[in-house]
Amino acid sequence: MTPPNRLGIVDDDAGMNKALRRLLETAGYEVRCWLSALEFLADLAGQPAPDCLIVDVDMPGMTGLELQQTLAADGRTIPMVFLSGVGDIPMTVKAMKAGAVSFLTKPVMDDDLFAAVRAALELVSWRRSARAKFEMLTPREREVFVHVIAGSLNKQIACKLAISEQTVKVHRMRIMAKLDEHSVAGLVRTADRLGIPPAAQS
Amino acid sequence: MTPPNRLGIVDDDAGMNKALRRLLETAGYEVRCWLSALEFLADLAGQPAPDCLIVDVDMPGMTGLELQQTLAADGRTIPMVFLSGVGDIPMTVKAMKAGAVSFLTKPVMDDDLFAAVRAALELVSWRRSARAKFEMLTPREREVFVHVIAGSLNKQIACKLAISEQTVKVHRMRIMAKLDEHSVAGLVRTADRLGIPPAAQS
DNA sequence: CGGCACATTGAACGAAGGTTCAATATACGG
DNA sequence: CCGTATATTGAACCTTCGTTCAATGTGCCG
Repeated sequence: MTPPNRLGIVDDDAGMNKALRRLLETAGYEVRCWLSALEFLADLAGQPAPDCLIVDVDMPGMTGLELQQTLAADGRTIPMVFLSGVGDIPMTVKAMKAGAVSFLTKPVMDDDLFAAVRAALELVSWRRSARAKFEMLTPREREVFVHVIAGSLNKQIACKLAISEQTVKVHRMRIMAKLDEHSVAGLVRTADRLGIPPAAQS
Repeated sequence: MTPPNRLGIVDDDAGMNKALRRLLETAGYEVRCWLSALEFLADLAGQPAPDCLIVDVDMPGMTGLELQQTLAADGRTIPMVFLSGVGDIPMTVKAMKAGAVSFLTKPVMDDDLFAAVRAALELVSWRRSARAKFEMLTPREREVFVHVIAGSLNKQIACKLAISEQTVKVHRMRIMAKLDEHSVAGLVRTADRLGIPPAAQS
């Protein structure tokens, strides 16, 4: 039922690449490798994205941090585990602040890597189910949704969307059903954890 | 109106301590120093806690990270900026995961420190006003509050607290008034950002 | 063209929430 | 002992929300 966990490795060192692949495949993960951030980005279109990325920070062309920023700018939210040969604390701080799952130093201890990957995939599995439910919403339902989690009354939402209050109620009912929630509180927390911003109050 | 921003410095190196104090006092902050984590903790009782801590990680007796964990265990949420002489990435990761504002390496660039302190105080000022409003709630109102942000119905809350539904409504009304909120969505976000956990559904 | 998903609305009812007025009770400090 | 803060409840009323039944309209796909 659950799709297999796809890991992506981005490292310009082919040897490290191969070693990591062997280690993780042995642990039962599906692994795909790239030798640079740009090659990874080129393969992103159309292909199923990995659930978790293991990225070397020091790479020619585009660094791991730049890749992280690029993905974030595109709204991609792939959990990332960074690997670094040289210890650079400012870089570590920057990566962690930007939401990295972990930041490990080479040589990597196997258990550290496994722990980081497990943490990343745990995050992914929660998000996947939440996101899947959210994807079931129709465009109009999503419009209503962002107003609901902003705390607006049905009347206000109806006014904002230029529809009747009754229609809002119908959408609202379907939203609750599709997301399998029973309270506004639940909706708000789900939205926040998915990074869905509430509608502006205006 | 706004109380002055009190900074705390914890560093076993008296010279570094003095240099930081001079730098930050010149910048207009109120600074207090300790030579060890234990001395800081001893002074915590009764005294007004600093708004932000600048802490050396490598100290005898109790390290900066241990201090962070101790404070967290006591429910203290003082934003912390770490300073480190030796670059230790695993330590950096641990500190950042535990909510550190930043992690700087010695010698510290003045601007980096100022930026970190500003970020910490910005966090504090938001939390201070939110916390101040929350402190206005009576014990009973807080009990109701955690159930409200859990998404419970008045009826369920009344049952859980063994009081009438009407009483819950009264508490709820006062909660909204004191916290200056108009929707459950607002309450949920405030509580989450203050780290106040919702009541168990059961 | 005939379904199908989506969006829309009205009517009507019951459930839940919000407000106000009034009253009782307890505990604590001056 | 008296005033204040806190907690509690009932009654009445209105608003908002949730749900159901019924109906209309649009756009797309086979």
